Amino acid sequence: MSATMKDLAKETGLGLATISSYFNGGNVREKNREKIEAAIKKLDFEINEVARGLKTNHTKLIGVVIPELEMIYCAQIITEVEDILRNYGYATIVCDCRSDVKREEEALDFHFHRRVDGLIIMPTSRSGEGLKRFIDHNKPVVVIDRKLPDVDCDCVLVDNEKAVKDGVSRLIKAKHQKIGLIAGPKDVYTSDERIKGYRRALEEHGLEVDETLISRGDYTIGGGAKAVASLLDSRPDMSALFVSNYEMTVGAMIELNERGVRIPEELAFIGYDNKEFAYASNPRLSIVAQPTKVIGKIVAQQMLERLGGDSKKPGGIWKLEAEYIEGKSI
Amino acid sequence: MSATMKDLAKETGLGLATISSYFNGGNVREKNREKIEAAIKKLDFEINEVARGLKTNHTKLIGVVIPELEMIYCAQIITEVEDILRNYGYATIVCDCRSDVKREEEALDFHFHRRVDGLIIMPTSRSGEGLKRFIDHNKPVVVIDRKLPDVDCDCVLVDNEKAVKDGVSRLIKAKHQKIGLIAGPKDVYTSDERIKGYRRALEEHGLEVDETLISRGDYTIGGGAKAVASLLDSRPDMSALFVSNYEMTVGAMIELNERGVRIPEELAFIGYDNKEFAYASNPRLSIVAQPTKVIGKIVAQQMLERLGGDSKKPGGIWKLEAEYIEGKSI
DNA sequence: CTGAAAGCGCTAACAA
DNA sequence: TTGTTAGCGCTTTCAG
Repeated sequence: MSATMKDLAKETGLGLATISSYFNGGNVREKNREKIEAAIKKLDFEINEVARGLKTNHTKLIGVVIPELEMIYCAQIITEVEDILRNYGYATIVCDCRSDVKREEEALDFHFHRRVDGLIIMPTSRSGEGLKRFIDHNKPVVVIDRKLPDVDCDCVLVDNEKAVKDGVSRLIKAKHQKIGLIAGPKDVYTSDERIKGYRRALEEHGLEVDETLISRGDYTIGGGAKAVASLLDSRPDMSALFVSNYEMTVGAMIELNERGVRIPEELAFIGYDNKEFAYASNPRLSIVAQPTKVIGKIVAQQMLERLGGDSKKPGGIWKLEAEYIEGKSI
Repeated sequence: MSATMKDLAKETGLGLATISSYFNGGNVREKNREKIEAAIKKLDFEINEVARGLKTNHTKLIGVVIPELEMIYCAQIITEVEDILRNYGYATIVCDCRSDVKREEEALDFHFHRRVDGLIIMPTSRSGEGLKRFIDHNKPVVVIDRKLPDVDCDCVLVDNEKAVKDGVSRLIKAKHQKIGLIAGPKDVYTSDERIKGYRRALEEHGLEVDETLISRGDYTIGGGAKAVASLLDSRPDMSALFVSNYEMTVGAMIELNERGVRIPEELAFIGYDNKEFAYASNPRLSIVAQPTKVIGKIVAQQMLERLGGDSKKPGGIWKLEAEYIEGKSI
């Protein structure tokens, strides 16, 4: 099949080590360098990363574990991460654990067996137990969207609380008092944080939190539509609505359109994520958009930095600001 | 670090080969089997796939190349494929080439260097040139959504033409004559096929194709919205609309809602893909839904079968039927 | 059924 | 600078 370094050595008349050092940035005489390059072309040589990996104990593989690839937020981050890592020769193995803790464990097992060089995870489980072995084996771990207790690794977060607080504050400043919240599922970190932000905004403006204005969805389109429906039914006096993730924002828009609720005349609206959707909506939606590209970039860079050697300094925390994008829905 | 087979041999007092054959389904005396298992537990042994790969020339890696991970159609297929392959010990490396031919080539290079055991691709390029080397090296290739000339590999397709033809026929049977089509971009295989289906339906029912009723989008939400807008403006007499991919369906719904076009009273509507969205819409959308799960399943199974040895029989073609899901939009 | 030994393609001392 | 050599952890003959 493919040519090996041995073949290159034979072809050039050089020693094996010279060839190897050519590929590893060592010093090789100009003349020999040329010879080697000619031989590479001639034999169509390509370095065998598997063999190299056996020797160096590196796989150039990065494991990624996410709750749902079908959630655009995940997909966007992955796309960015994969792109960057690939430019540095790392391959990204993505496991979708479907928001299931057991599947998540299996995914971690899988990656561990595979001996990935590093792990990137958007955790479903609340505990960081499964990550310890990676860290114990000195493999960098980068966590997205959650701070895990007792795990010393890099975390890249969005300031969910502030994002929602700011959004809701805008509604308040626009004279809204009865502001509904489509919240996410229980026991999900981002969901909890966002609810905190909602409460915070009201409190800071001296308004009382009315629990009946909070309706929970499950971060899906259908769930969002239902949550909105029930809120519209139970609280027809609501004058503004904040929806706390993208999929539910789509669901909410569908439900509102169906009922013919006019935005912003009858209901002010702030959605979440996905500029493209917001722009395409009519009226253009005001949204809180998480910086997925930046998240992806930081995650990838941090991973690369750790892989490059900085593996022993304590984990850092990046807390990014969400962006508020003004539309015409308030 | 991790224990090796050598360690197991030492621990159990058996030979290296016995250990190896234990892991490879060979015959091992029951007593020794137990001993080995105890040792595995004790030493926390895990087989090193890298070393194994060097020897067997298998990486247990499958390369995947897709145009856009953010397109839900891709994400759904990948999710399914990844899940199945993982159950068989294969890791999936996904490269998003952003519908760019050059990036696609790079992705193929990347996978080839990585020595993936097989390749799954939803091609952007029209040519199958880049796939040949995989096939030459006896690595199975499965192509999704397109038949590539001169490449002998398995193809999993959806009958796009029929899908659209059937959908449009339903509109015709519901007495619509002026049926708009939101088509996809030029030079994209699926897009062309779907347009063919549209023409076919009209022809078969003795209707003339009016080119001004066809508007092109670019398979994105925004593009879909724009295409619909221009069609509504130029052909206010249009009584039904067929949208030929998911993202554009979302865009179309947004535009229609904005304009207050009532479905189905003023405009009958058939969208594409994504049941969840169709259900969540109001009125519930009639859609043509591609069987992403089935596609994923067949792709994965076919890949596994080839990897399992059937690598030399000529490539097969699977042409799947899209499903028509009746809503209340006609 | 089990053990000894060779070697997959590469890296990394160590010598020269 | 370059060549020699010894493995990385595993599979796989080939004997026993």
